[in-house]
Amino acid sequence: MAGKGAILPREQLRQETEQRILRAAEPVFAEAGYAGATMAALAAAASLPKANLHYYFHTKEALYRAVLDNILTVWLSATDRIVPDGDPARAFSHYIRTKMTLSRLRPQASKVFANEILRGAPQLHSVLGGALRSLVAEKSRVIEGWIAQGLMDPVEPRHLFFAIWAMTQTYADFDVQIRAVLDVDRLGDREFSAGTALIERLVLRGCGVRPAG
Amino acid sequence: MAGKGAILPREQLRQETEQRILRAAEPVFAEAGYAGATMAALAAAASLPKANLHYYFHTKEALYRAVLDNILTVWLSATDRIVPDGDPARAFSHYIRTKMTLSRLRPQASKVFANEILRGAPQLHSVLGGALRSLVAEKSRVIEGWIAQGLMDPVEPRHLFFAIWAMTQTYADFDVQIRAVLDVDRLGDREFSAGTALIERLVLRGCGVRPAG
DNA sequence: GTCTATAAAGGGATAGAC
DNA sequence: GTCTATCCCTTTATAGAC
Repeated sequence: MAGKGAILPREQLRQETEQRILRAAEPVFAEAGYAGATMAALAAAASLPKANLHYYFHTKEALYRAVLDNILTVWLSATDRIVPDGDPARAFSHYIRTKMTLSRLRPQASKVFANEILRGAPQLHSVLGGALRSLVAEKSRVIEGWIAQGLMDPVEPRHLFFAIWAMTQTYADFDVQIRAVLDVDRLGDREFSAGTALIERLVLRGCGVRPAG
Repeated sequence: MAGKGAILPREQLRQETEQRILRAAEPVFAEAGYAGATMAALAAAASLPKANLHYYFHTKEALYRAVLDNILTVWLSATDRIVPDGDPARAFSHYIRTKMTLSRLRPQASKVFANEILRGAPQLHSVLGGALRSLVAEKSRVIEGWIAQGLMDPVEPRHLFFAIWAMTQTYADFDVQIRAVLDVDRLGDREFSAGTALIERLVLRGCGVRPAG
């Protein structure tokens, strides 16, 4: 395509086009699911002929995998502040806010992930039983440390993660339902503030989290 | 089909076959989503030739609608105990347990529902903005009454519903993820007890629910 | 009501010119 | 690297015998 501005090395052009396809594919997979997303729709979203998608990603499954991998990196890094010497109240608060921000800024990414898990995680099975399980195990030990120090009530850390994931991601995955019940066209500041406040309250008071001494 | 036992009136036979198809269709739609579920797979699940499905439900969409309607009835009736003169602690406790039991006994139903909402609720849009919104509005007034009576802390009732729905349904919708993290083959008594206990704790302590005087 | 065979449309993937 | 035309398989839906 002429008039693109600076002349790019082939490799860089390839990566740019790949990224453009991946960004365009996310909402398509999010709204239609894997089976419902057609190569024609994916191509239209990226403003390319179908054949070009097959040139960059040999199969539909390969393209889908690439979209998922793109999302996973962001998803797994959200627990950063849950560390042994941290303050539990601040750590949970930060984690909940980070997850809510992700739901707000990248709802399509959350939906793609939700679709994958709903189908039984055919592509992510090994990640769930590998990297994710390890990450949760590590963070659970941190929480158990806080419990042992009397900084919070005794709770099952892993089920606490399930609860936090569910409560925060529902604002992305089930946004249609939330909008319908609240009778608003889109979820804005007001809705996300109210949701975040409630989730923080449930977690902090529910677990009896006390500020670190 | 001969040897079916008692001779049934035509109408009754029709309803029996319809019910058999609906029951068989639920897990297929749950595991594959709407687009991924093929009439061939749905027919095989009901042990019928494809053509018979079209005889009972003219189109795939009509069959899907029937499956959804079947589920909705059960789903909407779960808030029964949230009534003005009830005890908040018992009411929330009962609601959470009912929802967890649904997740345990009818995980496929929950997944079909989740898939529908994820796609933007093309079939259920009017239900969400109609019956569901009304139900939640009514139950929210009950909760606001409890707050006014000082039976619990002030919280946004509708966001509380979103949180409870999310936390309980995740044990059905995202079971693969939960099983992977917990490293178990299936979710049994142990897992559902731990999950229920945590959710009850988060809601009851999180909202400062006090037993009615 | 049940079933086999088939029509009609849509979907993933490729060939081959540019 | 890009694009048009096309192959071939799958899918929904129907026709018509039993």
